[in-house]
Amino acid sequence: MPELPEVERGREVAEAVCRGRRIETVYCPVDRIALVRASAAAVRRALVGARVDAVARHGKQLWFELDRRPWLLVHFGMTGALHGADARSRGAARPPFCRLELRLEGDRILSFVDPRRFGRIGLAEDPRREPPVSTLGFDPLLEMPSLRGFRLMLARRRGNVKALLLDQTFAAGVGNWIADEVLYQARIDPRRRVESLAPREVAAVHRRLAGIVRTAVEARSVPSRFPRSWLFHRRWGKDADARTHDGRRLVHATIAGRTTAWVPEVQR
DNA sequence: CTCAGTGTTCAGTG
DNA sequence: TCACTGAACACTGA
Repeated sequence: MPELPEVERGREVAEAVCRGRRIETVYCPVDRIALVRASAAAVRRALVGARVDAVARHGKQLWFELDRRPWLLVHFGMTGALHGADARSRGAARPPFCRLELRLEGDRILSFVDPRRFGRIGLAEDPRREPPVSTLGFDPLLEMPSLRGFRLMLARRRGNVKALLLDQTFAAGVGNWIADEVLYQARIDPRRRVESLAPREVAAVHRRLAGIVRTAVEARSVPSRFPRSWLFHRRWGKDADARTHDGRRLVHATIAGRTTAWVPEVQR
């Protein structure tokens, strides 16, 4: 479920595998233009022989900082993930749906897998200064604005509150489940409009957004480590008698174009 | 067999 | 310009 915490986990994995090492070989089967924006040859040329100095992230965008340009940019889409492996124990076997594989010094392997191919692999000279990264809003883990700054940002926005939370030019990295979790914990009905929120509701959104993202990242994005009280554990599937941990009924509907779960008894 | 889906983007409408 | 909707993308799994 690649939202900010899952991508941050991917960044950690990538750093652990790659940092300070040179890329020796690259496997990149370009069978779809959409998945790999640059040609496979360009990806190979950019990566083979380059040393990975760091792996950075902003929102759901991840990039590899190399000792030369361009750099590698990765987006996980709906089903993307990064896996580390050791060539000595795994041999040449590739995981299913592998779209990019880097073999590095020290027999390290980093694989990008993406069954549904909504992910994106690209090259960029300076990712932070060019789209898509440059168009993103604040990252709630790296640069959560103050409550005052947050209020000013909201004052310039209109429309559905869930749509705002999903807008990557507002808060980068928030996806469907985080948006629902924030609204549940802030006790706000997802059908509300931003301009209707009372100051204390804005403060609740601010606090919960920061808290949920931090907690999920500290849990290394492992759902069983998320607090039991989270809506997260109950929202999957549209079970007609789904209940929260304390027995309140969940409902599902499409809001802002996405499946949305909420608890009418709690969210007003 | 049908259909929803953790994300993004684009075209079209009001 | 902005807000919003629906479709498209590609594939899995319920």
